[in-house]
Amino acid sequence: MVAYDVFVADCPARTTLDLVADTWSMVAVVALAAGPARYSQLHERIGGISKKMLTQTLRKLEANGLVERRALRAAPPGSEYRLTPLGRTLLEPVRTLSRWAEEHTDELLAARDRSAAAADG
Amino acid sequence: MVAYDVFVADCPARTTLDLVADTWSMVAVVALAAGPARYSQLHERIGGISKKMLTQTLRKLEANGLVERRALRAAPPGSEYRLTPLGRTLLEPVRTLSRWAEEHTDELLAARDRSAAAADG
DNA sequence: CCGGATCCGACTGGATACTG
DNA sequence: CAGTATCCAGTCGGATCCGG
Repeated sequence: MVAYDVFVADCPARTTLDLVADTWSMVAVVALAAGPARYSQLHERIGGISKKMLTQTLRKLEANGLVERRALRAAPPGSEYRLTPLGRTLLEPVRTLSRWAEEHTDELLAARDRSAAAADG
Repeated sequence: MVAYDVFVADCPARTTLDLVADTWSMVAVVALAAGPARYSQLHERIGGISKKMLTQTLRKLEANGLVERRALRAAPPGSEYRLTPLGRTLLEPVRTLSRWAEEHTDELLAARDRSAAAADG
C-alpha cells in the first residue's frame, strides 16, 4: 500500500499535471490573476515568452477551460483573455508553489553554486 | 502596484519555477516522498519515463539540493536516491497541486471534450 | 545485472517574416 | 493588434552500448 499514486502514469494527478507542468502555463495563469488582459499585454508582462508559445499556452489553457478568450470590437480592436472560475481555482496551488520558490531561493542558489563549484573543481 | 511579480523574468519565483516546471521533476519528487529508492525502482514507479530523462531529472534535482544520491556497495550494488530536507519542503506545494488536479479532473476533462467537439464540428 | 552515457531520429521552442 | 508560417537550433526520448 503506497501513500501516493502520482507516479502511476494514467492517474488524474499525472494527467492534469501535464497541463500545468510546463514552462509557461503557470506563469500565464499568474499573469492573468490580476484581471483580464490583452494578448500584447500578456506578451509584455511575461518576460521572455515568444509569441508562438504565448499563443500555444493560451490555446491549451483555453482548451482545458482555464482561460476564456473574447474578441474586442471596440477601438483598439483585439483579443482579451481572462481566467475562468475554474482557472481561478488554480491560483491557490500556484501561489503555494510561488511562495515556496521565494522562501527557498537562497538555499537553491547555494546548492546550485556548490554543484557548479564541484563540477569545476 | 501589482499583486504578483511572477511574470517578471528574473524574479525568484520564475527562476525557481523553471526547476520544477517540467514533465518529470514533480513526479520524481513525489515518487521519492515515501522514502529512499533505487534508480530502477524509480524507473518502474514513474510510468512512462525513459532512463535518460530519469537520470537527467535526478541530476537536476541533485544539483539544486533537492535530492541526494548515494552509492550502494552491498549486493545488489547500485544507487539510492532520497529527498533532502529542502526537497521535502517541496512536498507541500506539490501536494497542493496534486490535490487540485484530483479535485478538478472532471471539469478539466469536460472542458477538453467540449473543445474537441467544437474542433470537430 | 544495475546504472548510466552516447547516438541519432523526432519533436519542441525561438526569431523572424508575413497575413487578416 | 493578433496571430500564423517558416526555418533553425536545442531538447526529448528510445535503442543501444559501456562500466562496475
